[in-house]
Amino acid sequence: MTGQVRRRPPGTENVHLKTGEVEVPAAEALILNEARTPVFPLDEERPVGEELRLTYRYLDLRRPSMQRNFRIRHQTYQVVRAFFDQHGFIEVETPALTRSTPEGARDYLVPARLYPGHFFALPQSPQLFKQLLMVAGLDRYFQIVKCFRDEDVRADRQAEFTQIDVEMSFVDREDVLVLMEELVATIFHKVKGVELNRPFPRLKYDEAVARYGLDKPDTRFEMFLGDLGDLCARTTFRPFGDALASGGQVKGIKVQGKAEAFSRKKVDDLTEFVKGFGAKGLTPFRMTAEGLQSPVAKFLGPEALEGIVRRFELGAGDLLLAIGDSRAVVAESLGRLRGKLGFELGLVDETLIHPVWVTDFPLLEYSEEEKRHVAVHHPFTAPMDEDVSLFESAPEKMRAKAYDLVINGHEVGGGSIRNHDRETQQKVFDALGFSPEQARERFGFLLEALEFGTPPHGGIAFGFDRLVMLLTGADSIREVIAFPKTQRAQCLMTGAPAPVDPVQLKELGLRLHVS
RNA sequence: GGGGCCGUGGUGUAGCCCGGUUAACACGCCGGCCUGUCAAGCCGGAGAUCGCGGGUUCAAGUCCCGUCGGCCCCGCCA
Repeated sequence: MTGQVRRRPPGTENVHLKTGEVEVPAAEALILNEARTPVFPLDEERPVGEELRLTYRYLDLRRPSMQRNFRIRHQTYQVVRAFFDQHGFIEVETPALTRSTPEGARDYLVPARLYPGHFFALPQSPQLFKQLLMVAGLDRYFQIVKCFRDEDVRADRQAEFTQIDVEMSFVDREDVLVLMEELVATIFHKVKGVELNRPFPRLKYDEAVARYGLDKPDTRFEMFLGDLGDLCARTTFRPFGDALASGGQVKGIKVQGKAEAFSRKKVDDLTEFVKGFGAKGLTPFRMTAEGLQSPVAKFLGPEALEGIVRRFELGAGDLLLAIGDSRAVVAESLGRLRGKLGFELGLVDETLIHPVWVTDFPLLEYSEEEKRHVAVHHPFTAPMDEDVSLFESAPEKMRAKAYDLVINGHEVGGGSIRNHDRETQQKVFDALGFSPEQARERFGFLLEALEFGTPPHGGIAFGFDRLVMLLTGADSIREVIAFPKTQRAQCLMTGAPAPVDPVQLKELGLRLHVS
């Protein structure tokens, strides 16, 4: 359209339109293309089913909130790249077609035409490549990179997702945390105009689990788990007694002022909730004018009850919800309960951004399924120096030089200082139950590289989509990914994945056995 | 692999729990009026057989079973 912009005549202005005070009389108008009526409204007035949105994603993306999300995503890319550039990092691309690694998530595989029966894997992360870049002397590396994990999807997880991947040489944990804190603060400042309190608080893994029940606590509200195991030491209440006798715990959380409001029914509902995380029950203690009341009061005795009142500083009307079980179940179920109650009771101020570093993770944990130790972070993570002596005696007690950045209960980033000497790396592989042959077969190139004067190094990777999710306030990662997949990892728009032509299979030397 | 919620005109919902005449409402769409239109108003209209399959019943959108799909969660995610 061409024409002269002019003021609308008095009385014809439209206050509903941003441009309602002016108009352009058309001197010339040309239709470039015609448009069908959109299959759903694009003006934000109304929610639209996600299935439809994903099928017509190109229309969905026209909507103002989507346009806004992708502007924010774009700004975030720019801020990240500028930050790393200014701090002497260089961006290096690593292969998308690489080797399948035995540890970790399920790989997406790509058949290799020239080597029938052999496969590439899409990277779960550029972990090994970035370490090798440190060996290569590219001391400060970063990359905004796609990663692929063939695991089931969640609201904050997609089969393919984007990481800000970082690695640095000649650093210790402190160097990484301080600089990455600056990165995150810069992102929130420049993209969202939010000043984050620094330094970010730090929590050791053990503390996080003890106080919040989870290793990714939402620290926006105060509500902590407390231990009442010692107070129940002589209880005849079997669930508590059995838990303690077998090395478990009895812990609880105080729910302020809810002794009355949380009815029997409500507690039953919460019990069902914690059962989902392995707890067998949930025991309420209600603080009334007549003292602490509980179905299990008679199994505890007045002394224990008094101890509980004091320990949890229970005032009239307060409720305490307790669970006795294995340490893992107690932590997980109370931690999840804490999160649920925080939201339901309106304790969470959703405008807050509360980052926290979680450090001192265990290096290894025993996998019942695999009957061996597996890496909590990944097999290249360095143990704490003072724990190295535990390799033979108590490997599960070793702590790692690993750290996570948690924001509002989301694990936004994670990293570690790596093993830069071959001996320690070999010991980790040993502890993981790899035979020397297996280690050489799978990671020979890494072990060999470590023989060429590898500098101490470490790094971190941030979930870019999760960060943008926080920056936009979206409640699903799909809102900040242009063409996301469904929960069943399909693309409703293109119909991927789809069968391929038999000719293609033949070229690849593949035959299907679909059941 | 498992648990839960949802699936009704183009869109979003109501109806389903307590089966029963032409499946309701809003927006959108089409036509007309209004000739300063727009995110205004008035009048009229088209459009769903209720995801799919089976069952129960005289009768099912409504009950039961199965199945497909979307979402949330557990498992899984070094």
